[in-house]
Amino acid sequence: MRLFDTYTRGLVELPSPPGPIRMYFCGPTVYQRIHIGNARPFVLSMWLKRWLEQNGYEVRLAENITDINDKIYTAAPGHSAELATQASRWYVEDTDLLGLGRPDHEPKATETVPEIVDLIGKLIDRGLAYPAGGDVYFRVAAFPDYGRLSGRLGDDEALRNPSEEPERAELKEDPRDFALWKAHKEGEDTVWESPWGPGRPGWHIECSAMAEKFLGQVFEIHGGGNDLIFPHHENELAQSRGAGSEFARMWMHNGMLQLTGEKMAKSLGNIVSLREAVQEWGRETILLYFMSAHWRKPIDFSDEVLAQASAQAETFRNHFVGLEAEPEEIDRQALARVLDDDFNTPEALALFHDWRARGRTASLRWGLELFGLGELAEAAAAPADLVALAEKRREARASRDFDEADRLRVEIEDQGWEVRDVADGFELVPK
RNA sequence: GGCGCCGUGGCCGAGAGGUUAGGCAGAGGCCUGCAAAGCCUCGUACAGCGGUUCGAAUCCGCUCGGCGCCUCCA
Repeated sequence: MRLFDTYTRGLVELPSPPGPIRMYFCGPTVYQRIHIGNARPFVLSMWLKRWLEQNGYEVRLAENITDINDKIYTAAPGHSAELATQASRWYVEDTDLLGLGRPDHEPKATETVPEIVDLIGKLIDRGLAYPAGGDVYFRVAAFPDYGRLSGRLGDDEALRNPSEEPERAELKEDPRDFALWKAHKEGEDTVWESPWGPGRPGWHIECSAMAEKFLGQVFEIHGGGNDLIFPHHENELAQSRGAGSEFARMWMHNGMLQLTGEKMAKSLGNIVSLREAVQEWGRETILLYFMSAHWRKPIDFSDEVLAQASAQAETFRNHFVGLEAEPEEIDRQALARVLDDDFNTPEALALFHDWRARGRTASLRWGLELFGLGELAEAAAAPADLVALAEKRREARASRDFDEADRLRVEIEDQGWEVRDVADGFELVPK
């Protein structure tokens, strides 16, 4: 299997099964319900994990929850910890709606502070970081490869990395330097002890610490949205490599969701929460929607596109109505051809349609289940009273009493079911 | 301004030097008491302009347009 790697800007072959494949995906910063854009890397990572496991790989996936961050302090002055705890629960609850299972580890920054402090100490010992005024900064000048991941190597202007708070700028040796540890400030209601005084971790260091804690000093895949390439992942890489880890061997960066032509982002306020989207469209439609575009490309979120995904869900559902399972060899090869080539889910979706049209039902069911769409293959059983009505309708039709038959059809429809006449009787399908 | 990504038929969206992508919508037909579902048929698309080539949507150059990152962001 090969995947596109941001670092080398090309396709990279994965080791053969059983691997292991250790994956780290960047999860959200938790201070409100996540939006569907946040769901894309989650969905991608879970699908990839399921596919790799299906192919005999030993997979370990860690996906962090960042629960220490300026945004959280701002969103809930005086009770940031409660908000972070609550929003972490929302995150798990909302992503559970997708029915794809959970990553193997979902560490939180607040549970990783000792490891973070150790890592910072190591970087200071190696001359790659320095304390200043209660903060600790990474010394970019001491890490020659800085900028390679994001392609900003050797570009002085682009490498300027001004501090998020201007008042910290004078503490830095170099404007490119970034905070590993931030001294406690007035108004921040959570604080941890450290050799450099009370404070809290900077934004990037927690991922370096968590990845090492749960995956080790080297792992195969690091993923996340492509808006994280710089500075977040560039900084993670510098921290971890600087501390002597090999860190990620390849990087997967998914494209952004677009809403009215702009990236969907909390800071832009053009948000649709994952929860709302699932409630409005149903999980199958949301998953098919994600399948419809290659993971690296941007994807629009619009009613029209969702309606198309919904229609596809309906098409698959119809295929299984009244269908008896038939023994048949599952065509794993066909799916492997497209998924092993940079995890091409739109091609996989096209294959599903092909299987449907050719009656490869067992393959189709297997493929749908792999993507968490197994429910599309389950025909719902109608309640007995509706079956009785449908039975009455069949009798009416047999005696050519079509007025009565049509009346019964409306009655059944009023209860949310549709009758379809087939060769040997009828089918009842939820509307 | 710098670093990247991308422009495919009404819409979504793969593909990638010569061969039908697929789906959604639409039109016609088959089936049906009527429907629904299903099936069949119908689109000759690849931003523009040059170039390379026997041949380009696919390679190269330029132009135009869109998007992301460079500041918290999946």
